[in-house]
Amino acid sequence: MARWQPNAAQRLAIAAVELFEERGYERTTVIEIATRAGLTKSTFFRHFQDKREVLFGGDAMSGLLVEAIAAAPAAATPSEAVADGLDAVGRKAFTAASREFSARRRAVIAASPELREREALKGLRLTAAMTDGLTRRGVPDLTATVAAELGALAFGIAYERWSDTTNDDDFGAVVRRALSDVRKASAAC
Amino acid sequence: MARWQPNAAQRLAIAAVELFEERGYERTTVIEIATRAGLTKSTFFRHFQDKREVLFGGDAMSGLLVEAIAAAPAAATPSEAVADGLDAVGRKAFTAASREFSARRRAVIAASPELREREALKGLRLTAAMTDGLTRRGVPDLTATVAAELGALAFGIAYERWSDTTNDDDFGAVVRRALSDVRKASAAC
DNA sequence: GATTCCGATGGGACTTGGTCCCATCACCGT
DNA sequence: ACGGTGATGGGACCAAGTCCCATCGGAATC
Repeated sequence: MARWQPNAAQRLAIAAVELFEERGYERTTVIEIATRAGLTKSTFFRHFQDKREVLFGGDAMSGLLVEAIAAAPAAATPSEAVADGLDAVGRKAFTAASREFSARRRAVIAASPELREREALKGLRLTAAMTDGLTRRGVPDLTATVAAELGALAFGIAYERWSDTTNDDDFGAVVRRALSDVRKASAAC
Repeated sequence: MARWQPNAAQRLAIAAVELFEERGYERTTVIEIATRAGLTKSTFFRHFQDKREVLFGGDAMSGLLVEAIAAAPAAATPSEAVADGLDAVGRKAFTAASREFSARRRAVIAASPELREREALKGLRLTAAMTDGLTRRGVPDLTATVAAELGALAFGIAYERWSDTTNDDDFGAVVRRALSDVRKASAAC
């Protein structure tokens, strides 16, 4: 059969997005996803912890984010370090080639409460990673937490803007603009 | 049997916390929770949408929060309106009598990834409600979003501080202090 | 070229969360 | 005594997720 074809995880993710678009998340079965990818339920759960996780690439971003923030120039403010970190993540994960898939993925997530819940958890992980990176720079705890929270907000805004447009801005440029907008708004509270 | 005893939902919640403390969330079955409360699985799911929800009181807070923020004095800044809203929520939901249960609940949630995920979703709901309330005051979208995000952060900090201490500060006082701390930290980003 | 080893896959049994439908019970008013 | 109403019990059923073992393909080895 289709055994031993490469990129099983990616094939499963694509099949999942297609099926979620067609029938919705809840009306789609793991077995159906696996079948469309030429695989079985067993193999699905070998690649993903659960049904939701097929749309979330694990937590590979967290480590990169921590390192990039910790490694930002010593003179950088917390916000600048966060921007550097998100930029680094963008270079690794949000390339021009993945833009269209990102938009479809976002629409599918928005349509399912269960997937939004998982996305909220990923947001917490992202915030925790940024807080961690900032703390390693010697930033006081509460300041780090707030900077990370604003960074996560900017990231969400940037991801939305970036995946929904077709101009040539790369993710780094978009996220820096979003972070700047967020900081201006925070001064107006 | 135990049919027709009052407060079925509360009995289920108490039984759930006890069992989660004893065996952990994952090693506890819905049937076990229902049995300890003198009820059955059917009744459990009649009171709660799913197993996680037994520790989260629905979304009663959201409506109250929106109204309280929208109804804050016209001269209030976004942050002040958020403080008023959270204060109102505290008066309704976080009384001295519920403090000890809140601390136990918090510990149980912290120990379970699945419960933390649900808590993250509740945080989103909280943020959305605050954003909604602020928007009704005519606050610009992005400013409202940022103020709500900082408010949610302050709420989390306040809930932690409030449920872990035994002094006589009510939730309103704690949350106003937390919000003030958060705003100071945001100026240092 | 046959053998051996290994990682990825298939498949089925099993538990639990969650849904659905209907029977049953207690209380309340008439 | 009677029937109505709302909450409960109970069982069938489906899908998510776990577990274990058989199986297959490819690559290294002889």
